[in-house]
Parts: sequence; structure tokens; C-alpha cells
Amino acid sequence: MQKLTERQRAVLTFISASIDERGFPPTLREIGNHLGIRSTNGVNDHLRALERKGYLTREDMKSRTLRLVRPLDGSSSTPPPPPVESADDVVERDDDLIEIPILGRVAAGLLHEAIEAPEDTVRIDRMLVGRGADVFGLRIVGESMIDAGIHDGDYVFVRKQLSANRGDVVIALVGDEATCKHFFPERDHIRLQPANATMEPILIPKSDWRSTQILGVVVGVYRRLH
Amino acid sequence: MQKLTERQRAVLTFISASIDERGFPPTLREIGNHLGIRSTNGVNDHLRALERKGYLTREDMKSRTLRLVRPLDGSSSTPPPPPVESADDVVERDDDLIEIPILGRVAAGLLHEAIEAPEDTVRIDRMLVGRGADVFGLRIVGESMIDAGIHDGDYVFVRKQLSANRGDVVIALVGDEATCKHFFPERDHIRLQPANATMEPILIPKSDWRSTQILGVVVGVYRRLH
DNA sequence: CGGACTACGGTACCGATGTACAGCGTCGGA
DNA sequence: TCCGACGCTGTACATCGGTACCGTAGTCCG
Repeated sequence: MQKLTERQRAVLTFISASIDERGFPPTLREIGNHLGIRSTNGVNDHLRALERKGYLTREDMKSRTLRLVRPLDGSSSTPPPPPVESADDVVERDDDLIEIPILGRVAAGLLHEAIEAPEDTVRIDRMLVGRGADVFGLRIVGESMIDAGIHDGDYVFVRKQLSANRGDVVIALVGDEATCKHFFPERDHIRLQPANATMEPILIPKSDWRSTQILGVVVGVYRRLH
Repeated sequence: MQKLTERQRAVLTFISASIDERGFPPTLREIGNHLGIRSTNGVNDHLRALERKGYLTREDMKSRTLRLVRPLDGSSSTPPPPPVESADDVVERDDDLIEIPILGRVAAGLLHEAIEAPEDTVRIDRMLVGRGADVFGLRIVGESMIDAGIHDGDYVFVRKQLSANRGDVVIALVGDEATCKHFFPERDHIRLQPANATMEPILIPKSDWRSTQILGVVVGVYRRLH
């Protein structure tokens, strides 16, 4: 556990006191009132810091859902307990970890629009995407691959490569629009097949096709629920 | 203290459980969801009755300010909820990273079989599973949730909790078998609904139901392709 | 000197939540 | 048979409360 500032500790103490005395956690504004902070944002900054440092958790968009990760031991004067964070359990396994940038959205948006949000990255275990080379992420818009179990709002992880096998789920460039489809090379054209009975395939004559139009192959799909 | 009706006692029990398990009281709608009451007014009637009979108090026009007048002695069958904040099996490397143990498979296997492969863990970004407490992973077997986009072989990430909202995708214990279904509390039974037109729901009489039968709520789904 | 982290003020927005009002049916007294 | 308690459905509404975005300042560090 990281160390807290005095102010952050005061916030934590008040939350703990509220739970003890009233039976439920305070709201942002109650915390602000008690500590003389008039802006909800000022309070929220503290809560974010406390979350980041691992002292509390909360649920999104719900009131009074603060929860102390551990019950804040007694006196506020005692310095936080020796954070037994031995280097042993921070053993590097970075080789197994991969950081994936979420570049944007596909199936509706232009690719360039996509690349405007580069700082949004997620880290996941390599095991989940295979030992490939470059991998990036995209957010799916629309239902065109729903029969393949890829839904609106899902994240897909894409291994960059210029070729694909028949039937692979690929991210392809059609005009200047990126789209997610099944890949079917045919005799004289490329067929990009949606997995949705109500939608028609996109046919591209081989003469118009360049291999650079394949951006990569989808190797993973993630969906948040709840 | 006046006597309570069965329904009123059920409300009181749920409030108590929420405080114990989550650390804060539920909202009217959460109570309604759990007990299969669709109208906030229906719930409010119960709360007024409980206030009138002296079992709880609340503050006007504030959310989650329910407070039990006395802590509802365990009485019947409710086993004390497991000491929630262990987090032993969810080791945090970085502030934003979470390590998730894959405990086994559901929908076909027994839970014990499940826990036999404990060292298999994956790490993913917290962003992908929310800021919840304990999270574990399972591998899905079968097609029973296919219309919810959960396919055979998918990984699901599950936030441990003993209660759920109407419609949530939950991991539930039926007999000694773990299963993944939609959760629908009805008037006198719990309905565990597959997302597959060819399959029938599992109905469990409320009298046979214990809250410990919910192992958690599915917060994420991952599928490897290729 | 620029860039972090901390610590606020201020405000707009919108989802989350409690409250109120208008019903309906059942059941057990009086 | 009328009445009150119980147990709901359904809807409208106002406030509560979290989140987001925009600024300002001080400190500390490289």
C-alpha cells in the first residue's frame, strides 16, 4: 500500500467514522462539508487517489457505495502499518504481459478518427492473445458480427498482419473505413462476410484488392457486462 | 416490537445481508429486484411498515440511509457470509492490474472439479472488470448462454457476491453443480434462465433457495479466436 | 524550466433514487 | 358487508449525487 497524504487520511477517517456511526458511507458532498471542501471535484480527487492507492473501492454511478478495502486500524496518529510489499511478490513476469493500445472503433468510423485516442490502453495476459507480434485493440460498433458472438461495444484484440486464412475474422480497410468481417477469398474477388443474416457481404474485385487492406486478424474478443 | 409478516421479514433480511456483504444498505430498486417487486412503491410500503413497527429508520430524501434498529439476530438458516475482503487470491501487482485465478469450468462440471487447477491465472487491466472486489475466472462449457454472446470455451470473469439484480448473468450453485444463467427472482421462486431458445429455465422454489447459491455476477467475457 | 502530483473552486449534466398519487386484489375481522 | 392491513403494478417527478470538464495554485523533482 502506498502512503497517504494527511488530507487523504482525513478523508479516509471520515468515511470510516460515517460507516461506524451511521451505518452507511457518506456522499461526496457530505465529505466535502465535513472537511470544508466546497467542490465535489475536490473530494472526488481524494477518492480517486485513495482508490488508486488501494484503500477503498466503489461502484460506478451509484450513491454511497464506498467500501474500505481494509478497516482502517485505530488511531490516526500511528503511521500506516509497515506495507509488507516485499519485492518477492512483485516478481517480474512482464514477458507474459502485453500492453494493448485501444485505437478506436470499427465498422462505422473512419480509421483516422480512431487513432486519436492513443493513451487508452489495457494490459492483459499474453496467454489470452497468443504469442504474436503487434497487437492492438478496437471497439466494435454495430451488430454485423453478432452471429460470431461479437456484439456492439465489444473490444476486439487484433494481431497485425497483412494476410489471413479463409474464414478468419479480420479487420479490413474498405475505402477509408475499417470494418470487422469474416475473410473469404474467392476466384475473382474478396468476400467480406458479416455474421448477421440480415446483412449482405461486401465484394471487392481482386483487381481492386491490395493486401494492405487487411489490417489484422482478430485473436480475442472481450465484453464487459454489468 | 410488533410481529412481522413473512414478506416484511424477507425485506429486512435482504437489507441486513446487503449491509453485511457490501458494506452499505440497498436502494428501493435493489430490494425490489431481489424480491421480484417491480414497483418502488411496493417496496416503500414494506419499508414504511418496518419503520412503523420499529425495525428500521431512515433519513428523508437521501439514498441508502436505511439503518437497522437492531442487527437482526441470525435466527434461521443464514450461514454467516464469508469474510469478504480476503483478496488473497487476487494479488495486485500494479494499481490498475488484477490477477484473476481461473478456477475451472461451469455449466457441466462440479465445482470441486473446478478448483483443481488453481495455478492457472491471467492478468488483465482493472478497467476491463470494473473496480469490484474479488474476481475469479471460469471457462464456459456448452451453449446455454449463446444468445447472450457467451459461447462454448469462453472465459468469464466473475465478481464474487451473494446477491444479484434481476437479469444479471450469474454463476449459481444448483445442487453441487455450478451453472451460468440469467438471474430472475420471481414471486415464489428463483428462475435461472438460459439464453438459448432450445433450453428450459431452472426453477428453484424460494423455500429451497439460499443466498449462498449465488457465487457471483459475470462482469466480463473473453473469447480467444484463431 | 517543464511536468508530475496534490488540492482545491466552479459548474453542467444526467443517471440514480426517494416520494407521491392512483389504482387493484385478497383476507380477516367487526 | 364495509373497513383496514397487506402486497402489489405503474407512472410522474424532484431531488440527490456521481462524473466530467475547465481553471487555479503550490510543491517538488529532474
